[in-house]
Order: sequence, then structure tokens, then C-alpha cells
Amino acid sequence: MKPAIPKGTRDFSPAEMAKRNFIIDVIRSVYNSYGYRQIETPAMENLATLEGKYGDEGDQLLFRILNSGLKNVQHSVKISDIAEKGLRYDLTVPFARYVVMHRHEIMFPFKRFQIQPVWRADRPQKGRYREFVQCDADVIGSDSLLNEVEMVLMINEVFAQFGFKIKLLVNNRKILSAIAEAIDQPDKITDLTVALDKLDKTGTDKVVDELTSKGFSPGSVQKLLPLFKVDESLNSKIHFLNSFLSGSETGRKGIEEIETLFRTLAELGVSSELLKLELTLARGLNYYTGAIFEVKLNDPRSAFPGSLLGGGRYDDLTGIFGLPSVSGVGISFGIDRIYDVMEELNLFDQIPYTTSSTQVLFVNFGEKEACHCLQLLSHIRKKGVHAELYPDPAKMKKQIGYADANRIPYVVLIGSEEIQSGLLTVKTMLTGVQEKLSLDDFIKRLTE
RNA sequence: GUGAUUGUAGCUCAGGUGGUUAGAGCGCCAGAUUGUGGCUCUGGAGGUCGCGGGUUCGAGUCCCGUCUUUCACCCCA
Repeated sequence: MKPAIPKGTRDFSPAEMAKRNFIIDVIRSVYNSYGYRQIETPAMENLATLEGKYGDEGDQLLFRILNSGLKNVQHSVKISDIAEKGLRYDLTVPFARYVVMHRHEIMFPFKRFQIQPVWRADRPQKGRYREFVQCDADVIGSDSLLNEVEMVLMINEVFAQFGFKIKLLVNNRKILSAIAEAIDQPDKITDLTVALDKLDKTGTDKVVDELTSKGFSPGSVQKLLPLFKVDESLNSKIHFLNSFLSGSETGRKGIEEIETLFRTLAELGVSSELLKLELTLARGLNYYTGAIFEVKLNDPRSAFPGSLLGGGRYDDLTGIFGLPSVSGVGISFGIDRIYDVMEELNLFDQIPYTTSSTQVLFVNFGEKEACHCLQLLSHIRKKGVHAELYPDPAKMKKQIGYADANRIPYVVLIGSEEIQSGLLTVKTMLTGVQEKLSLDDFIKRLTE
């Protein structure tokens, strides 16, 4: 049979892994430095845990796992009768489940991070995969807006290390639901936000069309129009919202949250170039209730479409699992998209990463010589040098070619002559220069 | 889920209107160099033309189906 992998999945070669690990290491070290602690959860969850958390669209995109032991399946069976598990769709919902299950051993507020693959049964396309890795950080059990502030700081710290420019879009679900109230369509928040989200892409006419087709009355659409004409500046947006949402308690709270967040960040010197209040930012996931975040590429060298990060506050995700009124905020980096952007902009060239960490290759001249090398190897590894012995007594051309192909900087040759003299013949691959060194002198050179 | 698009050697790609034995570059292997990589030269291996069916005397080429690739919509990291 012909080898193949499922649609939308990928293999990663050593060179690709080195680059992926570079990205992950940056994120992990920032998470660590802010006090987040790592957990993992299973690839699969019970469908009951997953379903209904991501909207109708999200439910469609869940990978469901067929129950084991099934023999024949009739056409008329219900999915719930043949599948009770599914691959996780994100890391936030499994985390909420984790928090509820482990509530007695958790000290709140709980700051955790998690770096694992997730799966979505989407049609693959640019920047979209069926299996991809998310890097999440969440704080659960704290209402403080300082957590939102911290999320933004981490976002900036991480992206500052990648070599491309981004824009961090911020909005607040409370404001969005207050807008829905203000135009007398409080029950249509989802339709409203989905339509609003397309404003910058398709323009006001298309948004109006979509709202009308979704059953918004002409009167409510009329009421919405001023929103499209607000000035870009933060102050004029806030000013507009204050009057537009004056009658709404949630609207007032949302504006207050936004103001606090932006004020604190300004005091911390977070550039307003990076940060933008985007009133049309919606985000499809159902569970967000407060701040919402999204990072887009903002670099003249590329027009990469998708978002590189998403996140927000969810006030009651644990409620469904039986632990009400515990609020959390979180963010999620999409490393596959960050990788694509860095690859497109050739940014990996300027960044230190290695495909192989081997510093020395010992050439294999035969059983006796190899055995001698093994003893030297264990000594030199204890000194912290990364070294390997070629496994077969192959031709020199082959063995040195192996060092060349793997960019191993030094080759050590130990034949009968070297065993007798006790000196190593060391070849520096870059220059081709060859010299006789004692083991200690060689180690000294490598560890200096 | 809707609409397009792609598939020929390990990789990148050629193969007018169907017609002998399907090509190139790069890579790979071997030799020139029996203890020496990159550069050069010489030689060699490697292809069910994505898969299945159809039209035809004859299909890499035309038709249908299917899978895959890429892209847009939807939605999202």
C-alpha cells in the first residue's frame, strides 16, 4: 500500500521541528516567567464535554471517535449511539473540565499553561490545518482586570521575539451585547457579532444585507448605522459608546473594563500602535463574556490572513460542569500560523536554531576501534559535549559525508595509530584542517 | 458543508490537436580518490504517469467517478 497521512495533517522533519521548537520555547519561557504552570489533558474527551461549547459551527467541526466494538452500523443510527468520544477542539474547554474535576487540589487563582495539538474537521487551506498546536495560558478563579493586563503583556513579550509586526485587537463582549440591546435585538447577539466581524472585509453595505437577511428589522439596522461611522481614535470610540449604550448596565460595565485595561496598559508603556479597540471584533466562540483578544499580522511584507492568537474572558465556563461563578481569562497562540508567517518572511534565517545538536562525530573503523571510541564518548558526554559514533564501519567518504550532511562541526578519527599514540585526529569540517590533539585539549576547545 | 484547483522519478517540473521504449535539472548510489565531506568528471539505479472505471486499434494526453493538493466562502489558531 501507498503511505499517506490524513487530509490536513502534516509530518515535521528535523529542520521543521527545530523551528517549531524555537517558537514554542519563546512562548513557554514567557509563560514560565509570569508564573504559569504546565498541565496536559487527553487528546480525546467525552463528547458531552465538547458539544455545545463552540456554537453550531463548532459542533460540526468536532472529530468524533467511533465506539470500539462496533460491527455494523445502520444508516439510520444516531451519532450519539455510535460515538461518545471526540478529539479536543481547543484547550480551554478541557481546561475548564480539568479545573472542575481537580477543584479540591487546585489553589485559586490557578494560572496554567498548556501546549498540545487540537483537531478541527475543517477544510484545510492557507494557515488552516485539521491538526494544529495551541499554546494556551489561562488564569481561573480571579475577576481582576490585572489578568487581562497580564495577557496583553505576555502577548507583546512573545511577539517582540519573532521579528514581525502585529496588531492586537481588543473588544468586550459586554459592549457587543449592549449594542444588541441598544438596537432592540438582544437575543440576536451571535448573528450581530458574526455580521459585524466582516465590516472591515466586506464594507457596511454587505453587513447591512446580512443583518437584514438574518431578520433584523429595518429600524434596528438604522439604529446601528452610527457605529460604522465612529472615528478611529480610542477617545472618540469611548465617547460614542457612552452615549450609544447609555441606557445599559452591561454596556456601562463593558466600557469601564475597556477603559481600565487601556489606561493601565498605557501607564505600563504598551504602545498604542500595537493595541487597538476594535468594536467589530466578535470571535465566534460562544463562551466569552468580557474582554476578547485577537492578534493579526500587521507587516507590509506579508498579507497573511488568519489570526495568530485568540483569547478572552469567560465568566462561567466551569458552570456547565458543576462549578458555577468561577471566572477565567486566557489566550491561545497558534504556532502553526506563526511558523507560516516566519517562513514566508525568511525570519528563521536570522534566528539561532539547530537541526542537530551533535558537536562531534567519531568515525567507526571497526569493532575494536569503535569499542575504544565508546569509552571516550561516555567520558566526553559527561563533560557536556554532544557526541555520537557512526554505527557501521562504513567507508570514510560515507561517514564524513554524514557529518557534512548533518552539519556536525568536528570529526574525530581513531584508528590503530591513534589508539597507540593516545592522541585524537580531529578534523574541523568548516576549514578541513586536521590536527592531533589530546582528549583533554579537545574537550577544552569544545567547552570553552 | 458550497465553489474552484492540483496530481508525471526522492524533489522541482517538461511532455502541441491521443500514436513506438515517458524526459530534464537537482538529489541518490558507485567509481576516479583501498584513512577523509563540500567542488569537478565518468557511470548507474530509480516511474502501477494519484486510484478506479469508460471511449478508442491505441490514453500521461479525452470522459466519468474517487482520493489528494492548493485557494475562496463559512468559520477559526
